[in-house]
Amino acid sequence: MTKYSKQSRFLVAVDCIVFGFDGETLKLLLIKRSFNPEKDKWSLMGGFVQASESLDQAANRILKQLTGLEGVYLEQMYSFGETNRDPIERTISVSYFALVDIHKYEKQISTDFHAEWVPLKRIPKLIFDHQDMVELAKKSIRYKAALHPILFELLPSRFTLPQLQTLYESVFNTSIDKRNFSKRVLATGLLIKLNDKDKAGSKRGAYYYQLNMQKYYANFQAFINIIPNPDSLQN
Amino acid sequence: MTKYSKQSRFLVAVDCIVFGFDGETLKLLLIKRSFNPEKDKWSLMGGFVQASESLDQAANRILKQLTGLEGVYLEQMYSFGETNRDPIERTISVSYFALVDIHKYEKQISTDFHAEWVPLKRIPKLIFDHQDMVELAKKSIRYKAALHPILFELLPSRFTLPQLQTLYESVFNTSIDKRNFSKRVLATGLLIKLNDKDKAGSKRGAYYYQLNMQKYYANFQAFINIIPNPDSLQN
DNA sequence: ACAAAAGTGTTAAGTCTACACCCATGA
DNA sequence: TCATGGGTGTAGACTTAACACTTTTGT
Repeated sequence: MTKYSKQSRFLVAVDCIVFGFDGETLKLLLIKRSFNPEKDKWSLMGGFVQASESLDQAANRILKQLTGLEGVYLEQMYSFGETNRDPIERTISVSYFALVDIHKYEKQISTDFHAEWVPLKRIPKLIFDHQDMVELAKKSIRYKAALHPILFELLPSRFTLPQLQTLYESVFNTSIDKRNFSKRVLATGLLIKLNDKDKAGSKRGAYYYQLNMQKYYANFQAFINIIPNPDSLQN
Repeated sequence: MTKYSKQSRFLVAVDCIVFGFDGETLKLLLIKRSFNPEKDKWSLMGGFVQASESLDQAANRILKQLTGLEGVYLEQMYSFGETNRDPIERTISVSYFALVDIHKYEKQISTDFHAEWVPLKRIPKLIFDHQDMVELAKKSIRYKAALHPILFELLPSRFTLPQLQTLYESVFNTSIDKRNFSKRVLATGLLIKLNDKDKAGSKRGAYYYQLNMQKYYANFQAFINIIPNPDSLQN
């Protein structure tokens, strides 16, 4: 058998949009690019796919190399292939979004790497078409989170209902009645109430919950209904 | 500025999963591959991305070249990048799914090209990882069609409610009460009732409807709710 | 006249939304 | 003791699901 000799070959990159939540604000993990072109400009986590690795492997490797993050929720999003998106040489980028517990990585990241958590509302100008990727990622996590319980990936293993509600409210940029919210969330059966409380946010303290991992994995593809009206997903 | 000289470059392909509906059965458009490797085996519509074209352009070009189809609904789905998915040389494939009105193309396709409509339930063994692509495509159109009115792309511009219902029933592999179905569908406001009837399916005849294109485009991203319980999307 | 598919309405069950007060505690 | 955030229940509105009979017309 022969090779496909007449065809063009291209650089293939992976770019990761990494979301984190600090209890108040949704943030993205950005880095100052360490190489040309666009050295020192803000950029998503990205890198080239190597000959020996699959796309998923590349995404995991890049995330680990640039941030130390490992074993986080990572999902392929979309492939960007405009011919001139990288001015140096045509590069096709396969984008991924990641959801991480910001607390696990906050210090590690900013000291070991030139990476920084930036509030979603204050994203600076990014290189290439990374802005488009961010926009699409915002839409994608809303879309997915409206139907599947992915947002738990952004929280520590023990969390309170007020924290969870704040998270949903920031992702969907809306406010939700707390009585209705807790009813809906608890009705999923995904949460286990613990006996101790988080006293950080208030005097009375809020009960900790943790995920029922059995149900979580079993129901991951099931539809949940936490957000009042999914019409808010329109744009 | 320099090139990214040390990086590997890869073949990038586009593969299209093309759905059609003949009024009874959902079908996929497959071709007998005309070149090696796997010449004469069944395959999705695919081809390599050229240096001068974006991914979307490549997908449209390939669809046109292999089938004559043009201007059809085409949406990027997922990128497949296992290192050994093509045994000859590593190729990263960006998959697209397409929805076409089968009647427009039925004859043209089978005479001009070595393409054939195959019922979704009787897909033969396909080359490479094309089986996986088909599985994912089935899931993807279900998922999307549960929320957005994409299935109209599979119908002629004039269609009847019984046709539409059969289509939904085949996509979701379920059966729906026709009274409830027509209420839901008409409640979207997307349909305009015409004055003449299709007498092909019955003696009495069924009224033709057409899409209100204004509303169709305006509501494309809006959520609709035609399928009784979206839990059927689970697997 | 009958077979075959099209068309149409109602009721009961379930779900969703809006809404307000008491509780626990640290300062 | 008071200020702050946490926790809980209900009633009305709305939506969904289940269900059966009449109409049309070609043969």
